Amino acid sequence: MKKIQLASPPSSVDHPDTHPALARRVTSYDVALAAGVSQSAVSRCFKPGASVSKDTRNRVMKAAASLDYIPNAAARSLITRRSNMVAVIMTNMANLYYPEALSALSLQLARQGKRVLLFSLEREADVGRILPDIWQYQVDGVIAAASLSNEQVAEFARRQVPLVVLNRATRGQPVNSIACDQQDSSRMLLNRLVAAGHRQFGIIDGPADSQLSIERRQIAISLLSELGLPPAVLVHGRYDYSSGAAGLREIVKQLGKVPDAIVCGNDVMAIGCLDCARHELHIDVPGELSVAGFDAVEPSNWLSYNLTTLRQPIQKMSQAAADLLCHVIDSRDPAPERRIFGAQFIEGATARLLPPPVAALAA
Amino acid sequence: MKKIQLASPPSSVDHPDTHPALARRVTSYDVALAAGVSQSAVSRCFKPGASVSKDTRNRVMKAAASLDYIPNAAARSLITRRSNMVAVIMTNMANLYYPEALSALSLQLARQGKRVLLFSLEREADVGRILPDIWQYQVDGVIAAASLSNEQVAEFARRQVPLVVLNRATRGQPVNSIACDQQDSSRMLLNRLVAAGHRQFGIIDGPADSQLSIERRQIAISLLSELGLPPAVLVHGRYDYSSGAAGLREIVKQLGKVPDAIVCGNDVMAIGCLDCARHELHIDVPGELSVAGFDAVEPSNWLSYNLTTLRQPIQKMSQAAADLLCHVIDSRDPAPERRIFGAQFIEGATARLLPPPVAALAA
DNA sequence: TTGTATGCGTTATCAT
DNA sequence: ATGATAACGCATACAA
Repeated sequence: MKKIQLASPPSSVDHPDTHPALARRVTSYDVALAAGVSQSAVSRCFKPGASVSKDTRNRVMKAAASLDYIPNAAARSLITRRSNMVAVIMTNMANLYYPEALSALSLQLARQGKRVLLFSLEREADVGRILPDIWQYQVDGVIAAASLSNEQVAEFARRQVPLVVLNRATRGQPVNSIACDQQDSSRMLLNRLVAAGHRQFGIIDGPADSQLSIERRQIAISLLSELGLPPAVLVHGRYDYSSGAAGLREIVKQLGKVPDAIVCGNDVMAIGCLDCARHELHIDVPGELSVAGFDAVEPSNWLSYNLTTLRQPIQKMSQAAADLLCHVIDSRDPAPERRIFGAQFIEGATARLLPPPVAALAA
Repeated sequence: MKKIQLASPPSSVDHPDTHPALARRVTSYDVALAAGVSQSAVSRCFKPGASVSKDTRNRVMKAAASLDYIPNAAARSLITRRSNMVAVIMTNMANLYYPEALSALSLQLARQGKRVLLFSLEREADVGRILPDIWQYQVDGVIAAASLSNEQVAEFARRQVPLVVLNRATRGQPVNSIACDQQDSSRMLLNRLVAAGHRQFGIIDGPADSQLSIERRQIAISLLSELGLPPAVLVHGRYDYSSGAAGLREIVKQLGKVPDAIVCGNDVMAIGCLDCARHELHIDVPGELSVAGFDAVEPSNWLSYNLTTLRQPIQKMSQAAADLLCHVIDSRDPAPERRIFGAQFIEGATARLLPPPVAALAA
C-alpha cells in the first residue's frame, strides 16, 4: 500500500449544489484523491507522451470523467509557457475578404491545437493600442492582417513573440509574411485592358494611408506612365459599396466624361461602381466602361455581376500563415520568411478584354 | 531604510541579447527590484482601485516602463478566477450575417475589457466537440450562435459558466438568450404576400436539422394552412448562394410551374434564387415571381437586388448579447433572461406587395 | 512507473 | 500605505 500525498485543499462539497457561491473548481488533486494516486500521476495522464501504466491511466481517467475534470489552461500555460492561443489582428470585417480569412485561420490553427484570440480593429491605425493587451494574454504568436511600424515589429522581436504578417507590405522589415503578388497581377490586368484599347483609366483606391493601397497605386501609375498613357484619375474609398459608387461619380466629374476603364482596390467597391454605372448613370458595362475589382470574394461571382477581377487565394494564404506561425513557434527560428502567392486573373464580364471591332475603329 | 523581500530569481541578463534561448520573462519581482519596493506594491500599482502612494506609483511605473513589464494574464486569472476572455461559438462564416455579428460582439466586449476567443465550427452539430476546449480555457462566459442540447446547456450550469445564446430557439430551456422575433415578422411578410394575391408558395429553408429553420418553417406552414392556401413546396439549402439557385430549380421541378412567391431562409439564398430566376430561367421578378429573404445583410441592399427582406438588428442584438453576458458574469445572477428584438420589414423590389391590377383579374 | 517537492507569476490576506 | 506570505492549479526534475 503506497502512501499518497494528500495536499488536497478542503473538500469541494461544503454545500452540495444549493448556493451558487463561486464553487471551488475541480483540480488534479481532487482527481488524484478519487483515483488513489498522486497529483503528478494525474498530470501525466493528460500529457500525450508521458509514461503511465495502463492501470493507473484507467483509474485516473475514470475518476476525471466522474468529476468532470478538465485541466486548467491558465495554470498549465504558466509553467509550460504555452498558452495555445494565437492573437489575430484584423480590421473591420465589413470587408468580406476578412471573414473568409479568419475562418480559414481559425480552422487551420485549431488543427494544431491553437485557438484564435480575436483583436478586431475599427481602423488599422489602432494597432498600437491593442498591442499591450496582446502581451498580457501571453499568446504563442500573432497573425496580423494590418500594417505594423518598424517600432512595432521591433517590439515583437524584443518580446520574442512570433509574428506573421498577412497580406501587407513589409517594406523590407525582417518579418515573416504571407502575401499575394500585387505587381505581376496588377500589371497583367492593366496590360490586358490597355491591349484591348483602353486609354483613360480611373482608379478607386483604398484609404490614402493604407499601405496596401499605396503599393497597388504606384504599380498602376508607373505602368500607365511607362506606356505613355494619360495619367489615371485617382480617388480614395473606404473599401465599401458606397465608396465604389461615389468614386465613379467623382471620377466622371473630375474627368468631364466617362473613362475607358476603372480599376478598383477591392471587389466590393467595384460592385458599387458597377451598380452605380448601370442603374444610376446608365452607363453600359463593359460596352462603354470596363470595371475591374480585386480579391474575387464570393459576390463577385454572382450572376448579376460576374466581375472581372483578380483572385487572391485567401484560403491558401490563410493556411500558409497559420502553418508558418506554428512553425516559428515550434522551432523558434528567427530567420524571417516571406511567401508570395500569385493572383489568378478572372475574366468575368465587366471588362472588355478584346480590341473594339474594326467597324468602330473605322468610324 | 526598509528591508525588501528579495526573492527574485537570478538576473535575467545572463546573455544580453545574443542567444534566442527562451529568455526569462520580466516579472513583477524584477520591477519591484528596480523600483526598490516589494512585489506586492508592484501588483497594487496595476490594480485600479488599490491604495498606493503617489511616490511609490511613480517609481513603480517608471521601472515597469523601462523594463517593458506587462502583467501576466495567465497568472492573474489563476488567482482572480477571471480570464477576461469570452468564448464565441459561430458556424461557418460564409453566412455573411456572422461576420457582422462577430465584429459587433468583439467591439462591445472590448469595451468591457474582455476579448473574444473564437470557436468557429464547420457544422453546427460540432458544438459538442469544442466544449471541452472551452472549459480548458477558463473563459468568463460564452456567447453561442449555435443550438445547444439540453445536456449541453446543463453542463454550462453545472460548471457555472455564464452562457448567452444568440439568435437560436431555446425550446423553453432556462438560458439567457437574445433573439429576433421570427413569429411576428414572418407572419407579417406572409400576410402581405397573401394579401397581394400570392397563393402558391415555395420555401427555401436552411438545413433540415437547423433549429432556426425548423421554427421559421413551422410558422409559415401553419399560417398558410390557417389561410386555406395550398401547402408550400419546401426545399432545404445550406444558406449559401448556390443553394438558392438549386432551390428554385427544385421547386419549379416539383411544382411543374413557377410558384407565386418564394420565401428564403436568408438573404444569400434569396439572392441566389433571384439571380437564377432572372439570368438562368428568365423569370420576371417580381412580375411572375416574388422573392423574399431574411436578415437584410449588406448585399441585399445593393442596387442590382434591392431585396424584399426582414431586417434583423444584428448590431443591437450582438451588443445586447455582450451586455447581457457581462451582466451575468458580474452579478452571477442565475435567473435566465430572454430578450427578443423585432424585425423590420424591408419592402425592397423583389416582391409584388400590391394586388395585381384589375385588368389581370378580369382576364 | 510513481510520488515528492518545487516553481510558474500573480493577487489576496494579514500584519505592521 | 506597505511588506511578508499563502494560495491559484498545474508540470517537471528528481528520487525512489
